[in-house]
Amino acid sequence: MRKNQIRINNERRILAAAVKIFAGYGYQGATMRKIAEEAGLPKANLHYYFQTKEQLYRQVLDGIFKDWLAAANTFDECEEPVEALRGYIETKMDLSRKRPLESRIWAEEILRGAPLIQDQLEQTLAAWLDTRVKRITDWINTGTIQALNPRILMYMIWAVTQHFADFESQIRALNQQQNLSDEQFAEAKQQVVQTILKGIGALE
Amino acid sequence: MRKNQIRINNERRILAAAVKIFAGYGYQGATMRKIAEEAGLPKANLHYYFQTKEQLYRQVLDGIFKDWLAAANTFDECEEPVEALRGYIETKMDLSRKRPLESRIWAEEILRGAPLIQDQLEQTLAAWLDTRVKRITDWINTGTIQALNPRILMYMIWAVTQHFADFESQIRALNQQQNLSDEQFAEAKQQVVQTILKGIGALE
DNA sequence: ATTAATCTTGACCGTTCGGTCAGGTTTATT
DNA sequence: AATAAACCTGACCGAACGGTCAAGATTAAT
Repeated sequence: MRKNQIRINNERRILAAAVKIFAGYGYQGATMRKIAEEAGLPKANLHYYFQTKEQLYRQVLDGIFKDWLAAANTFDECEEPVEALRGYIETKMDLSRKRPLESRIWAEEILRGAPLIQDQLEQTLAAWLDTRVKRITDWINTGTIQALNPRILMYMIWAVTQHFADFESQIRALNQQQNLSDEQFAEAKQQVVQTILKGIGALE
Repeated sequence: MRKNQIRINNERRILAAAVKIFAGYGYQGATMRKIAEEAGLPKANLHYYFQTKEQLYRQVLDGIFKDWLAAANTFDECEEPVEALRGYIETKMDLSRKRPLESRIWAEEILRGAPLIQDQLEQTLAAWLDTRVKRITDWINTGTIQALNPRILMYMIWAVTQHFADFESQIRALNQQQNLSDEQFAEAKQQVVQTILKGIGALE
């Protein structure tokens, strides 16, 4: 058995439980007691691996941000706007579908004014956005897509792709109390891609 | 002075303070003490007008839902899709701009699974959506817009219009730490309308 | 086999939470 | 002027919170 195996294993269990509880109750509504129950460990044990609730929460946010950045790189895989944007939108929607809890934790953090991740937004995310704005500007200059504000386009894409995770309970209430089936979700993904690409003049 | 004037006045003060605090801290993070301070009243006085924190929160949600429904009726003011959707999107974006706190309270409630407003979603909102789906279907059948799933179109509109209020802190971090100016917001509104209308084949 | 390091945990602590209440003050009614 | 109704509030309550700690159990290193 590897060194630190106990630590690695328990940290993973606690983080997984924390994601569930933070997503379900929000940062303030989540309690160390609930997380401990979910993880199947005594509360004091959580404080052995993570000194404070805030530190545990920060590590959850870090993990989410890493996943987000990995998905974001899809944007660069294709030269042409149609394939680059289609790939990016689909990847982001798939991520929302596969990891709705993480999406909701992120959304709540932004909603509360991003008290803990402002630095990451102002630095890493701003830099990421700047380079993509340049690419979109090139597409506009070559006439591949119509003139528009690239930042607003990105905001629209983020809004729509994350909506299906963040507002899942609203969509469920409007869908006969059923979550979207895989088929319904595939249709939504397709329509989102189609509407945005056509909307910016990249199709037809 | 009208009868009940004191009650009317104080209830309004408390509700206004509650909106600020619930929006800034979330339901769990908000405390009756903070709301009382914001309202400039002793905490016990809040419990004289609103028995419990949950009742106060419910009244805040009710007010938000009423505003939302009023704005939603813009959808019916025009026959043609271009003007009906343009008016609806602009009204919703203006509401998000003017009342971002209310938008964030609503978003957080949905994020947490809509524990208190599920009934309203399943009944009032679902009924509202059904009739608008029918209108959009008519537009599709007459060829005024292209074939698509009307519900997904509405989800996209909701996502984008509310995003500018709900994710304000993220947008600010990406805009040199400045909130969008009136000019920038007007540009965003214009581009959102243009992209969606063109994206569904209602323009050109 | 012994020691050192790591891990585990029930019991406990000070603080803050939502909520209550008795008793006083102000306003409205007659 | 007297009475009733409505309003106000400091002091208080039990519960739950995040966090601590000492003492024991387990694992790793020698």
